[in-house]
Amino acid sequence: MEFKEAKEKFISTWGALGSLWGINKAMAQIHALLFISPEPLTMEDIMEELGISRGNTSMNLRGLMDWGIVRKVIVPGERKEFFESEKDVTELSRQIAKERSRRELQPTIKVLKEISSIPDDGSAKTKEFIKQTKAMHELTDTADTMMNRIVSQEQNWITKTLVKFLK
Amino acid sequence: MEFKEAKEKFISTWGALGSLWGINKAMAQIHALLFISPEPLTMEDIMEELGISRGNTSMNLRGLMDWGIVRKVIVPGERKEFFESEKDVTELSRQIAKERSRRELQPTIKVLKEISSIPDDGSAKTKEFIKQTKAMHELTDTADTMMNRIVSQEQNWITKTLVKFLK
DNA sequence: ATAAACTTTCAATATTTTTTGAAAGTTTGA
DNA sequence: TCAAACTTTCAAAAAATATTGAAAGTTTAT
Repeated sequence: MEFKEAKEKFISTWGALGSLWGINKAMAQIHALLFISPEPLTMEDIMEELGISRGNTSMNLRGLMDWGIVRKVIVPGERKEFFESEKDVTELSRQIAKERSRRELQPTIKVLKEISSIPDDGSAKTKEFIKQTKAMHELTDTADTMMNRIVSQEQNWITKTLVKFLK
Repeated sequence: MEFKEAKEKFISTWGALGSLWGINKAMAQIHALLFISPEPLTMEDIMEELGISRGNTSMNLRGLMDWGIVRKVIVPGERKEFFESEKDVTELSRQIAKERSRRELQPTIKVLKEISSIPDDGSAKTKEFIKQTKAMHELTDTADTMMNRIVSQEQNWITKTLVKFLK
């Protein structure tokens, strides 16, 4: 396999995997492109490489910046804006974990806490509902906490050891 | 808040969160319904509760069985088929983690390994490509391993301790 | 202040995904 | 063996989502 083929494979694989972390195809592909590019790219570059429209590129770059994993770069003497991806995979996962927690897990946890606190009227239905939603609340809360700890900056020795152990 | 409202909230929240683990709305809602139901339900029950068609119900129940989190139950003396969800949240996450790994992570890891092994022709582009895809391969591989260990059956004391610690 | 160079917005359009429902298929009991 | 009771399949329709492109907006240099 040579470069061009490998590059296309990376971009399409990453695009397809986008759903895994909740972003659309174009967004994931733009990210993939920036992630492997040795230097920042312009909107023009991205449009051309991926064959997508200006509007699409603009909107999805904004989306990536909202996720905190793509930045505008100012190149002195250049009128155009350049973009670059976060290149460090550790920082990348940290950022993604943080955002997913904020956008999806936290709101879900809040709802689960709320609905698992309805009064127990003694019926089988209610009893089961409370039991199951409580369990789900605990699970989600634990998962959220763990995920954030695992990727968190304040990785102390015990965590590091643990990560090594798990691996 | 009373039961009916809480139930609807659970079903719609779970449905919306479906994307988090890669399943569609109807599938997630059917699962939610079964998850809080004290006894197994028929297709008829599900159609009625969620207001969806017979075909849709049938296909999505099949999908949930493929995920290994819903089972057919045979009720003696009944012609209809009944369905029940896995009720234990630990077993539920185990199953989901296992399936996601198999369906999404493993194939991605394979592609990353393959494309990060292209020959280095010395160009900046190729060098960056190899460096970045290698890093991504390692990250994905570690994440996959950790995820599977965390939810794996063979949770020995160190893992348990660790989980407690992280929480 | 103007115009060139560039970016953003958003209504219209295209694409993808989900849902429906009726026909075909299967199982069970008499 | 038949027919009633039930489930599955799948082409067509509907709904949801993503994309386009041109007009409006912004910035910069002179």
